[in-house]
Amino acid sequence: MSTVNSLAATAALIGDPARAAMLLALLDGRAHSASDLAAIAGIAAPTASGHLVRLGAGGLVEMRAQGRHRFYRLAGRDVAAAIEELMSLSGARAAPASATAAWRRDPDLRFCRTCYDHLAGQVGMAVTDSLTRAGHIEPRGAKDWRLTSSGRLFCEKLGVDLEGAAARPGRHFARRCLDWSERRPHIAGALGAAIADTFFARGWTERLRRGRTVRLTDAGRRALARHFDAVA
Amino acid sequence: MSTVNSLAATAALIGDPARAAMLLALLDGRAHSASDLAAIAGIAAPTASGHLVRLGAGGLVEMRAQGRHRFYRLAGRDVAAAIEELMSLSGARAAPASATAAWRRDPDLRFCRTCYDHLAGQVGMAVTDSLTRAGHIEPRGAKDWRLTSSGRLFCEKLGVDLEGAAARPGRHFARRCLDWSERRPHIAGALGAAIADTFFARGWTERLRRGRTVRLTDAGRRALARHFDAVA
DNA sequence: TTGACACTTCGGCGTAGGCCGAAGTGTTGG
DNA sequence: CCAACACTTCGGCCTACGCCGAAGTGTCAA
Repeated sequence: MSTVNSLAATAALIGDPARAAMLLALLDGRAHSASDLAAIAGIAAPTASGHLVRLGAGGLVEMRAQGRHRFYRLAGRDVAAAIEELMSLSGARAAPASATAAWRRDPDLRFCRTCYDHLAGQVGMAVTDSLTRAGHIEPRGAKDWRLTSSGRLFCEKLGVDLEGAAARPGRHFARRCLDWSERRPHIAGALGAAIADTFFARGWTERLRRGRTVRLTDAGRRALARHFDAVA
Repeated sequence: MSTVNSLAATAALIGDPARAAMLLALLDGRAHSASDLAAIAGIAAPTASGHLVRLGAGGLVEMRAQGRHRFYRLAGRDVAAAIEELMSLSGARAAPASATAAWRRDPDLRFCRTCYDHLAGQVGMAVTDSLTRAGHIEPRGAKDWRLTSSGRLFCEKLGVDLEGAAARPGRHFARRCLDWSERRPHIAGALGAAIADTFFARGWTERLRRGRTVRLTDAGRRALARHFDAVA
């Protein structure tokens, strides 16, 4: 392909409103799921899927499959740089759209939410980080955590139902789950669910009426400080 | 217009092969007539005219009427920078396997060319590398070079018009500009332009009649060896 | 004034590509 | 095992836009 054509092809990839909306969302540097990006762009899932395939073929985004989700993120810093350069041209000086703006769009959701049945967002990450720091869990293999003996003690003291979690047949015990807003793995699987159950049971978190957003109560804030050595 | 739409609109302007060909031709920083650009893009005059109107409306090119001719040129350095940035994306990214094949595509252009008003390609990189090696310039911040005191001496000995360059109001003095074929920053800004002027004034480089390919003369080859400790 | 020329506007043709619903694939949980 | 779910592929509709020929506008030179 000639220089001209490859330039035009790359620019054309950015030149569609739906794809541009996706790329702008990805400018925050995090990985987003395909359905997320579809919602952001305001298009149906099949359309989004097609766009994402083309963006991948053009080398603008990378995909990582995790369970039944597929997470997409920008392929590199240079992609972000090129997009920002284009934005500065387009006069839409308005928003450096990056991290801070995207963050502000939905602060609560990013702060604390459930991912299926376990905690995600900053609170989920704080818990995971704390467990890792204290040596209560360790990465094992590509997709799992290992609960150490100290971790077992810690969970029991906290009131987490380890027996119940271990007894669930066919369910992974402690899974690494990529957190789309934090871009690092948090704790999922039966253990992640049991920990989340404990948070709800002890009144540390409350589900809001709609959606996946979760509110951290004052007691939860104190519990994070006391048990997890984390502030939120 | 929203951020998304203006980004998409600008990118779409570059994303058409005919317009991309015109923009690439205009990267030499010179003004080209409409019929010239039509020939370069390989399209009929009416089609080219339509494209040029749209490029003008998008703020990518400026028009100057002169007699019955109309000359078009890039609207600014930022336009050139954005296009170069996009090229660095599209070049090596889509086809990592065929890097050398891509090199063979336009060997002369990759060897030496102008990027708006400064030298680019291997020769531009050789100059930049030499200045860096000798401690004449250093990176400063994210996008600039700093000319050291030894660099100031070196430029004066070479006959580069430093006062003139420093006096250009509102123009960055020494800018880092991503070289799309070398994929590293070379020297741009007023200093880059002044150095390029010196190369042309001393007969080290010659502009070819069309396009931005630049020929390195035999004197230029010797000058590179003598002053820049570089072979080409 | 007339003709040559550079360029633009207009009108109509043809296709690339964006869009969605329906159906298919792979993973998770019960 | 099956149901739910996230995602993709497929097929067909439809608009946007690139393209050109013809005709219109402005400039130059005799």
